[in-house]
Amino acid sequence: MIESVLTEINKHVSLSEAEAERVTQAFKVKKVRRNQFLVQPPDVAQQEHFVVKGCLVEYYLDDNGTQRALAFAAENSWMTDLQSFLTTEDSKYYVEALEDGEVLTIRKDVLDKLLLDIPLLNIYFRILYQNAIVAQKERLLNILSSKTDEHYLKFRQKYPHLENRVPQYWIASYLGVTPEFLSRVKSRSLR
Amino acid sequence: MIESVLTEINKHVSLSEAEAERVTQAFKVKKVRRNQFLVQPPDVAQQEHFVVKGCLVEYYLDDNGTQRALAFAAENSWMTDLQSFLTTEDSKYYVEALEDGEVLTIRKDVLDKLLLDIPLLNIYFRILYQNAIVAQKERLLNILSSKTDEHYLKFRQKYPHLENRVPQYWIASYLGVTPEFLSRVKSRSLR
DNA sequence: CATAAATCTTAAACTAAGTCAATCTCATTT
DNA sequence: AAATGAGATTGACTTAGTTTAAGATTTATG
Repeated sequence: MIESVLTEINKHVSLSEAEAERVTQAFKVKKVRRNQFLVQPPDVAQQEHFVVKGCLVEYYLDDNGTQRALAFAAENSWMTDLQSFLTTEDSKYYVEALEDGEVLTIRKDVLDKLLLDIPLLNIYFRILYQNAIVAQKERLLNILSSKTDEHYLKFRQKYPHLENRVPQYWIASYLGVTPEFLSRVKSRSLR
Repeated sequence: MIESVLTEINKHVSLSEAEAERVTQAFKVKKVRRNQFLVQPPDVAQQEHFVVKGCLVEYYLDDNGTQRALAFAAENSWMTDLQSFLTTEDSKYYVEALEDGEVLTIRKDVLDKLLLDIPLLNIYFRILYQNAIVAQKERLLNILSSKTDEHYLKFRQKYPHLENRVPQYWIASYLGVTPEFLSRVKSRSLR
């Protein structure tokens, strides 16, 4: 289980034995249960999470108190409220488990030390963040283009597994529409 | 002028004299004119651009051929079609100058070499990208929250300079509404 | 300076999406 | 098996935003 994060890192950079060992020790395993918060505003996000098993959602509450999904993270993805984690400001975004599962956690001070000791990790995270930026831009584009029907179908294509694992209303929230409207979109799109 | 990128980098990491010199040589100065393309699909984005003076917009054309702004970059910001630049895929996003100005450019092969030679730069770019992710998330949140009136006022607060430098229809595009609707929003918001 | 070109505003008719409330489905508990 | 309750669907109605088109105002150019 703890190796999965090494596998992920080694996709982009080649750590030595000693470095891999060092990384392994920096993480702690954490079991999470459905509906459990991993980050809960206004607490500061203490850890970055790497999902080994399960599925997380990042969201915020709008002025009406409605949950609005910003991102999902399934197996082998990272997630936290990055802003809070980096700056130790109060968090604004919830991170919540949608399924029972297991994550690896690392505290900021530990990660900072790791980044100092293992320069290769800066490369890994630079690449990780690069890819995140590209993905977020794609997401923004999809929302701006805002033909919900296409947007929904694109989402299905891109995350076929999530469609079945995540409640419909979370997907609606992620797409930026109401569950009712998504229901209509579905019924006319899927026939 | 070319020092401005060093100033920017030194906000986050401390380069030695030699490293600074090395960085300086890697960039080329480029004068740009209003309406000039810096990236034009489907050409591959050859360079990353650092704005010394002027203002750039990144946008794409939707199915109707309408321009939709993804981001602006004024002084001391970076901009390119990151996906294309990183992967050498065809670019999808235009980068266009909104004003006459001056940018520093760096080619991908040169940047890659620089990142190998100067490990500190990986830290700089990791931090740069971290901040970009945080900013993009904020932007996504604003679009999802979608009370255009507030969204517009927030934009004015955050980029008071841009309001006056950038045509209204680009701002409308950035906010995800038509220029006509923004005009209405303005007239009722600003009184 | 004059005229053209580009940008901004206003308004009416229309459409996509939201709201609210009732009903339906189906998994879980009793 | 009945009862519960969370989630999904459907229908009637409202609202935010688009479209189109016209006029107003600013900016660029011969």
